[in-house]
Amino acid sequence: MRLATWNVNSLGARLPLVLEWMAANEPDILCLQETKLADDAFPAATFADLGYESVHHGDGRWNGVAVLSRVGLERPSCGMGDAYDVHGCRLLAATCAGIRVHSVYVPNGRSVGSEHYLTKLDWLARLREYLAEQYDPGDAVAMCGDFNVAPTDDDVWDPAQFVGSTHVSEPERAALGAILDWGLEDAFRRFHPGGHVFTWWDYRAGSFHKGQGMRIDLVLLSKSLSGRCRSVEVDRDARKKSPAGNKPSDHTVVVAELADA
DNA sequence: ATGGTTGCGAAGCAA
Repeated sequence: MRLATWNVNSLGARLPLVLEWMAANEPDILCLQETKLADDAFPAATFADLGYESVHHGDGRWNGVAVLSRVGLERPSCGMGDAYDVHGCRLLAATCAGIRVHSVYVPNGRSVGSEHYLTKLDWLARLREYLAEQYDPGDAVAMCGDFNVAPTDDDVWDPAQFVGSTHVSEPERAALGAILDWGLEDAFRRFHPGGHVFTWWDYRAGSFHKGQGMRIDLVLLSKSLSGRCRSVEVDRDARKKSPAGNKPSDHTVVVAELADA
């Protein structure tokens, strides 16, 4: 079972690359973020032709999340069931092969102390509540997406460059930690304890080729799933211009392999 | 060198 997550920075712009990647990598479940599409523009029929059921939650301009699955897709659910969803289309859940899969797009926060930063902290706190309301830690829960938080200093290329910035602040890391403390594991970490593997690089200043990135795209697994997890890898190649010439997102794909239940 | 790039949408904002 191959479970992948990718912030595509506009599915409208990225669809050729997404299709190219899917054909080469055959994910069973694929979570997308930042589709920037309205629901009626989401190319569900294109994915259906490839054997994927899909569900999308988007407003057409910003944000937008999707779940694609070729192993079943049941009980789709948008948002957190309350007013927090009006902050954007940032959470979408579906049950795929017995796994409650979530595509997550945490607010960016812009700058520490800003109104947007406080909204980000609130959103993360609400996500912690949502987990406790909806699930038991013994359930098979996967939270996949762009968390816009680098869990540790080993997840940024140079901590000195991030002093005072978002994505690394103590309150953001504490809010993510509270989500993990509910009963989720940052599955990547167990396989790559040394860190310095990144999922996002700024488009500007040659950041990708200089290795100047952050790991902010995460696969969080509850205990029953982390026990089945055999690998988590970052597909760095998907951050390059593709063989077919398609331009990349500023994020790349994270792929987890799960053994059968 | 206080820069740089992309997407959306048609100027400037968000990331």
